[in-house]
Amino acid sequence: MGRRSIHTQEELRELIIAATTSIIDEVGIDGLSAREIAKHIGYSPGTLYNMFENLDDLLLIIEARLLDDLRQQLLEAITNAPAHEQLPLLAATYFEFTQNHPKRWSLLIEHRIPGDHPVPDWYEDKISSLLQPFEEVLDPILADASPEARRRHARTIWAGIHGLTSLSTANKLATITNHSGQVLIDDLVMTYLAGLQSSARHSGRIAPEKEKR
Amino acid sequence: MGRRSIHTQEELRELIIAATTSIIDEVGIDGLSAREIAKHIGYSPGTLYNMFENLDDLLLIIEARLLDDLRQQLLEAITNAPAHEQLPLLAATYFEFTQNHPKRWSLLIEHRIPGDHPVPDWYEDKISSLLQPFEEVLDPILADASPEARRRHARTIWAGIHGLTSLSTANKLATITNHSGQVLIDDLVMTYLAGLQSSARHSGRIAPEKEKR
DNA sequence: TGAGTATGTATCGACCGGCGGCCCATGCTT
DNA sequence: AAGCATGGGCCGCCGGTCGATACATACTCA
Repeated sequence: MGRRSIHTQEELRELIIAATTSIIDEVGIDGLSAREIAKHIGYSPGTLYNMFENLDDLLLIIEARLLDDLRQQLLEAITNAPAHEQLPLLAATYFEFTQNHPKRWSLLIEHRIPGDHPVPDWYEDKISSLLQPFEEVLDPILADASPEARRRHARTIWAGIHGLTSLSTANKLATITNHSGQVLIDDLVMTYLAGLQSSARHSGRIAPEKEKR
Repeated sequence: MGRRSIHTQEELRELIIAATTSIIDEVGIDGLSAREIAKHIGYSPGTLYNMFENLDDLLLIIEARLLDDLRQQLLEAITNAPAHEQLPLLAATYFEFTQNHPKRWSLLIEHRIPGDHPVPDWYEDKISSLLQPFEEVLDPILADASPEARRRHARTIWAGIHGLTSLSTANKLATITNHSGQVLIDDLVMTYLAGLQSSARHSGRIAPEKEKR
């Protein structure tokens, strides 16, 4: 068969990404295969490998877009919100987002690249940039803490929220949290915040070093 | 081929479980296949299916044993420990355990049963029983809180710790926390505890209902 | 009691459909 | 005419199935 030129490379690429995303959203990653994607878009399996190195590469791109979307929604959620509500808003938005795309979120959690190390840098950058909203929101609360402490607290609360949302979408562990994910998220955020403020109060300010333990 | 009777059914079962566990620990779940297991124990692939319904069934059993081991270590960690150190000890033990068995822990997180629901009850019970040490340890701190609040706080802190450890073993998200998992765990536990105590202090006791938000 | 036979079953391994990934002859488009 | 996007067959795997096999055992009978 020869060239079709019905779609440009870029169109074809987007077609593949869209088809793959919809398959994942509908039947989950177990129903996904190169043949299935190809069938959806009316091309042959081989064509996929002209556009993407392999399926992992394709999935990584889908995950990256999901991360972009999430980051966007996090940023939108806190614009024009009162400072003291921003962290709970972030948490709620994070949780809601994962609940809205459970299969794709599970993909993000469960998809592992074969071989042990080679997650591309741009992917890690996207993960890191999820932290940014949390750092921004914590900044006023931790105004006098050391930069290192601020980074640490942002990571902690982010990871905690992330953990709760992951447990909630992974149906294997869900009995623990399924009915009450949002409640637990609130609990985590509020109690952690209270802890931060309590530390600040006790030491006059948050001590730049070793303010805990 | 006929019966060998070199191993009893029970021995064979344990042989399979041991071989599978060692394959996972060494090369991870990607290197695992029925043929590979069979080769390790000197039997044919078909034999596996006399002992286990399928690979998922086998993996679930391995996960269950991992959960049992973890629970055991958690309980040991807090016996004879001063009350105020118990929660940090639990957290540290949890984290250390997952770091000691990273591939098997990843299996636990990432392994999904095909089809959406059918995680067996005994499996969910094992998950639930992980919560028990956390509830025990929180009890003295939350002596005057409602049972519902105590359950909630235990779940929250457990899920947070779980989330942090999972992020740390999943190499895809690791850049965030890899160098400092233990530090973040400490931060989470200490700050959350401070938050709980602060709530208790402010309201005289922890309010039985709606003590937050 | 011991040899010979019948029975049951543990085990094997070929087989099935499907997978990811590869590759290059084909034939359309320019 | 020529270059290249594309199709689709191919390879070596996979998980899982199942009928054939051959061994351990139970039984029979001398």
